[in-house]
Amino acid sequence: MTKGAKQDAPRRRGRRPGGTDTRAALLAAAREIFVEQGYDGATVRAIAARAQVDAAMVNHWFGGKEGLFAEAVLKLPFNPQDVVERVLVGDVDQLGERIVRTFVTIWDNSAGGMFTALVRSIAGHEQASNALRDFLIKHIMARIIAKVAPDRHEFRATLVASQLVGMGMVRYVARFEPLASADADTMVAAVAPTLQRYITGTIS
Amino acid sequence: MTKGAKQDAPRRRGRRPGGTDTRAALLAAAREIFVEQGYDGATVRAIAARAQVDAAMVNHWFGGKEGLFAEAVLKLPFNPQDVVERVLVGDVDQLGERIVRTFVTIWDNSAGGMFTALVRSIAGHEQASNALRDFLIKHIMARIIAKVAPDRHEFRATLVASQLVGMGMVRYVARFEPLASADADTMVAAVAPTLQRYITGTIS
DNA sequence: CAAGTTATTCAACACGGCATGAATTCTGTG
DNA sequence: CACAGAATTCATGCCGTGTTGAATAACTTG
Repeated sequence: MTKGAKQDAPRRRGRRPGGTDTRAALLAAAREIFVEQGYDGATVRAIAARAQVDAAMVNHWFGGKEGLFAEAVLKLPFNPQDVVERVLVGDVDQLGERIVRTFVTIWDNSAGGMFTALVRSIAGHEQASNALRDFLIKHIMARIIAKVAPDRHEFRATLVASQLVGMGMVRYVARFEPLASADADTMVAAVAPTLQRYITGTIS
Repeated sequence: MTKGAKQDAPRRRGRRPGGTDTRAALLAAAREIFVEQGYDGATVRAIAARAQVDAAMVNHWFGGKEGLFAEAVLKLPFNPQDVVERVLVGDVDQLGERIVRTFVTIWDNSAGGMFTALVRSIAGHEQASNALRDFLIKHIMARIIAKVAPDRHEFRATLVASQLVGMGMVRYVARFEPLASADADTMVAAVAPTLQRYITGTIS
């Protein structure tokens, strides 16, 4: 007890032996902590600690906190074009369904953190808000809606975005139950008709 | 140029003459800055500066930054019970319509800032997320839905909350156009049917 | 008008943030 | 195997944060 095990031995100085990938470790740790704390709340020290590495490595590998955020959060973990194409395949009447399922699936797995990190960083990081808009509106919704919606494309796109963002907020950021734990099928059944109407239905 | 006009003269020390309401000035400034920056981003010094007052007054009047936040942002600017009663008057088939109009109206006027401040503070302030949930779900939606929804009250409540939160995010926080500038009637026409379905419609 | 209370400012503190540069250890190439 | 370069840690610098206590000025009460 008094001296503790050798678990947190003061790390040796200088280059580490073996092919340790510090850069990747930092990226992983950064994603976790930016998700939990947002840009302002996350400290370089905390990220480095979780990666079991000195804080100075953030500067060495990414040029600073800013660069780490850009690389870990702002960079998309998948190609938007793929999502668009994948969603567009099939009957237009079931577009809402495919969109909900796609987003719930993607966000439930890897990319949900990116959404949370962006929202939690909106206050302190200028680009966060822009990144969210570019991602949802520009890269995804605009392309889908331009092909199938009858009119008022921009308004329809922001309507769809509003329901998607709301779903993300409630499900991943604020975690209101029981929606936060509802399975994909339940979410699709509930939300798909909304999106379908926003895209192809009458909105006035 | 060199010495500047007497505009930012070093304020005199000691109590100010006249019935100046420093407390109110701080509250007003705090609302502005918490809305713009969130809890973490807002600094006591910046708030005091906007109120044209020394930073120490925050401690004097509110016991600290925390107390100021509680008083300026967490305290509701209206009585939830009133909103519930006002919304419930009328045909159940137009509930969605009244809800959208009520929220857009309230938020477009005074309380939109509170929503933005809460969202921007979710990362750094524990209570922010709870406040949002208590406000939307507990105080508002639960009471409405318990009286008119056929089943699955909690799930329906969170669904409604998701669309309202999404609308707030897109309209007030992230400001996606053209939704951000759409007038109340347009929003009602677009969003009311969604809420109506979440409340009384079939969601599975 | 004297004394006490309240409001206000100023200066300073203690803390924690990010970034930097020197010192140290490993890897790779000839 | 020597040596250049890259990776890593440590110590430190500098800045901005919220909070505190003393000093000063105005108001309030007798």
